[in-house]
Amino acid sequence: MTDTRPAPDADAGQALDPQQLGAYFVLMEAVSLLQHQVEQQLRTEGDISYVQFQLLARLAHAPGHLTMTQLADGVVYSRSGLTYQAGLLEKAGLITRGPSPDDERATLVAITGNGRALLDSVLPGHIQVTRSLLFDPLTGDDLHHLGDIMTRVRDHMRTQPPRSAAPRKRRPSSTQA
Amino acid sequence: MTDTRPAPDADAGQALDPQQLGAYFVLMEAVSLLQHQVEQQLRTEGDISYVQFQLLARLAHAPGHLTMTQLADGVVYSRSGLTYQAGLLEKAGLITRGPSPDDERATLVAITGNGRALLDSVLPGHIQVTRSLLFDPLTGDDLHHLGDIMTRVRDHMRTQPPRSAAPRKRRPSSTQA
DNA sequence: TCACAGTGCTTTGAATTCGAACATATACGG
DNA sequence: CCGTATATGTTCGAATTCAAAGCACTGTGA
Repeated sequence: MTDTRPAPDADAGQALDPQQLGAYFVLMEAVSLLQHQVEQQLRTEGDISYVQFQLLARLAHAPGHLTMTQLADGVVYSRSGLTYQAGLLEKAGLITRGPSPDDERATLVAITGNGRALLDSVLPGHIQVTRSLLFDPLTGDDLHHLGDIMTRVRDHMRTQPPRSAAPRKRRPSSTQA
Repeated sequence: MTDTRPAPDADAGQALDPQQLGAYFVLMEAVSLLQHQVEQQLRTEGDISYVQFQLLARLAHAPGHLTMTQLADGVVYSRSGLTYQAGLLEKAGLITRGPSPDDERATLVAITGNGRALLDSVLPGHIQVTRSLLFDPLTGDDLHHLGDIMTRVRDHMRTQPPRSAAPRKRRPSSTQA
């Protein structure tokens, strides 16, 4: 990688290079296409949405229980939307919700055995779809670079804005961890 | 609590590398974050949604008129959803809809002067947001690679079945119910 | 202890989205 | 020229999403 990083900016605030705009638009378009296809597969094979899949996956990889806010934040989701989805998942027996022993207002969420089973049942198909659509036309080098790039972008954005509970406080400082 | 793990081996040995899964997840997460922020800016400065911005941008760059299907397909959108949005945009005086001289069932869409004006008014802010969130942490090399990678992915997916009019022609006969 | 601000989650209401069904228009085969 | 199948766009109903308002709990200072 030649360090072509331009000094901050020549003219911050004005037109972008065609290269920049093109990269941005094609990024959004490709992800949109991919997400639609993935949603199809998940709905067909497991009767769940992509959001529900993300929630289950996150819970499956979590050490123990998670609070609603932690879960919403991890999935890039509004808290009210999460309440709705958690209601559906609980009714379907895929997760459990219960009070926290430490904090009476918090709700702790965990995945159930059925939830894990469903996740395991859709995962192979999910992997197959992403493989054939995303990984197929890419080399290992591409993938490494893609992961590296998007990780930097993600980390950069995570430092900037508040997420799920936006206009409630000026700065979410130490949100604990 | 109790681990009722149903043997993780499941059926197949086509698990993805952690690198692949990581690249995939971080890609979706970063784009999701970016889209949320972009939507905020567009709503604040121009009172339009990201979808509406995409529609206007596409129409602005189109040579002449576009049909509804062409527009929906370009933006990765369902046709019924496009009908709804086109109604809003037309009512706001940002686009026009009219019949096609060649094909009586087609509807031709074009952007108006007001539409172009609105687009021009939100574009600087839009560019500024994407610059500060997406381009800032990337080098020119990164950007080139990103555009190249996503273009290949997009083209690969575009060769597969289309989006907006999926299950409409495929089974040529019998049981339609 | 009480008042008050801050945090966690849910409820509510409006907007948006999609798929299926519908109404027309076009293309094709007999 | 009919009859069937295909293409375009819209309407309809259901599901999902978000922001704002509301309720419940926590922690701090007086």
